[in-house]
Amino acid sequence: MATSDPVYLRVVEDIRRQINDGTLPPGAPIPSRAQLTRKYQVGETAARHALRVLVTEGLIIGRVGSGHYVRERPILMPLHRWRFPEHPTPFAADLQTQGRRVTWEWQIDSTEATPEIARRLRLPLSAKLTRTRYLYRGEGRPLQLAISYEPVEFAAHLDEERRGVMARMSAHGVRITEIRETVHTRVPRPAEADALQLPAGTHVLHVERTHWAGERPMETSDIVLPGDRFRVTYSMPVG
Amino acid sequence: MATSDPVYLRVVEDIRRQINDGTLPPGAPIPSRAQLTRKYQVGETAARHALRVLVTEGLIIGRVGSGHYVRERPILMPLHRWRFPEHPTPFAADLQTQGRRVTWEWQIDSTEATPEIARRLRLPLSAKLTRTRYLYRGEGRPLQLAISYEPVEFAAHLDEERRGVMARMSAHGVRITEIRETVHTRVPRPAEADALQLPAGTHVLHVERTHWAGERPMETSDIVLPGDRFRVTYSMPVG
DNA sequence: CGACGACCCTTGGAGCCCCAACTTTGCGGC
DNA sequence: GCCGCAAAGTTGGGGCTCCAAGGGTCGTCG
Repeated sequence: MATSDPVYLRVVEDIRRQINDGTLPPGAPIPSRAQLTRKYQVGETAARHALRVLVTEGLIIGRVGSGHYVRERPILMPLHRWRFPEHPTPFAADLQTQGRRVTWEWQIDSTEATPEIARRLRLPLSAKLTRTRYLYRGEGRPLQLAISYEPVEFAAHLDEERRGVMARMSAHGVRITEIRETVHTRVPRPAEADALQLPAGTHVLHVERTHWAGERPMETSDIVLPGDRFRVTYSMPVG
Repeated sequence: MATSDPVYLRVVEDIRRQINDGTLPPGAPIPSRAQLTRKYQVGETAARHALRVLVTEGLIIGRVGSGHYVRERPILMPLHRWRFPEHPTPFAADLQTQGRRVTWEWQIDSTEATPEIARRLRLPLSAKLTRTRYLYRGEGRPLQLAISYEPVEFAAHLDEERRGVMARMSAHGVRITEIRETVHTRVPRPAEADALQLPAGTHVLHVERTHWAGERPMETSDIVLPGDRFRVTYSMPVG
């Protein structure tokens, strides 16, 4: 409102308003740098800066040679947890119940515990682990990355039919009694931005999930989701 | 690695590496624009752009007239949920158990249901609601915003001693049986960035919490936390 | 009628410059 | 020894320009 604040903000706020109130629907082109300078009577630097801010906010996307366009408002897919604790891929399972086809790839290898993973699994640094990397896709687009770590001795049945963590562990006489998850948000690492095809400026949701058997952590995984497309939902019965 | 990618990225990656491996500890000054142009043999535009990217990523902070500094790596405060379902302010409660003093302010007023809130509470748009706005502070700094909505008839005891949602409802014969929470991340709204004193480029965690009595939603709240400082933790016993 | 190339426009990288507002520092005077 | 002020350095807003790479369009040629 104040006419004293930066001119590029005037442009940003005007375009943002138009996107929010639907004047500029998803897919609509944003005026080019040259058009903005004329329309708002600002220099090229200000026009360019305004566009960059909007890209960073995830509201618009720039295509070289073509223009800037209002980004598709992603349907925030609810990822119901807790109702599928026995399923190895609750996210995928739930997405399928919503009529979406979800496919996944995974790679299994062996590794040693990093400081962070050792802390989470309460194991020494030299501990041998089986690492499984998952990439989930829906409608051709990557949806979610996950890396799971568990002691090698439990991963025996993994190749044959990908049974869930809990089923696999119970085959070894280990009963999972609790799942703990921590959700936070951060800037994607370059590899993640690449794998998930994230536009610049978007954040990811990072879910840290650990399966516990009593007081012993048995498996832990890092789940990375595009933060602007996903919600993680928890349901907790009371009393 | 490739010498063909933008020069500003070379600067970004070098500084990012130094921050990550501890060469530049929290609080350490980043070379100024003029120094960067000399050190990396780049133009002012590239140096400036590199700094802006690092600010956007939340790694450094710029102070006008002084310089850029490595941001304090915030201790990601774990916010354990589920263990305090009976407490109206589980976040605050948990922070106190970690030896932090947390204070809060709140304002109560009346409002009508917005489309979003009406949907969540399954009420008509004209429904009268009691809205309570909370601002939590710890060590002087704002920590968390929350806005709670509930039908006016349940808010009776709110003034006297701020009993929790569930206790207040049970005084009216309503038994809460389930809490559902949805976590996602987004860019803060201007008012939120202001209230939470968020630096540019940081995201917030948005927790949508609804208290249910059987199949009826009874109360819903929006909880907004600085995404780079907080984790939300869920613990789920497995049957 | 279809394919291909020329031309225009757009983004994104990069360079250089000016200026206001603010911080830090160091020097001179009391 | 201390205070205050001036000078130097720094960020952030803004302006202008050049250029490479790529998208779009239209007209021409085979």
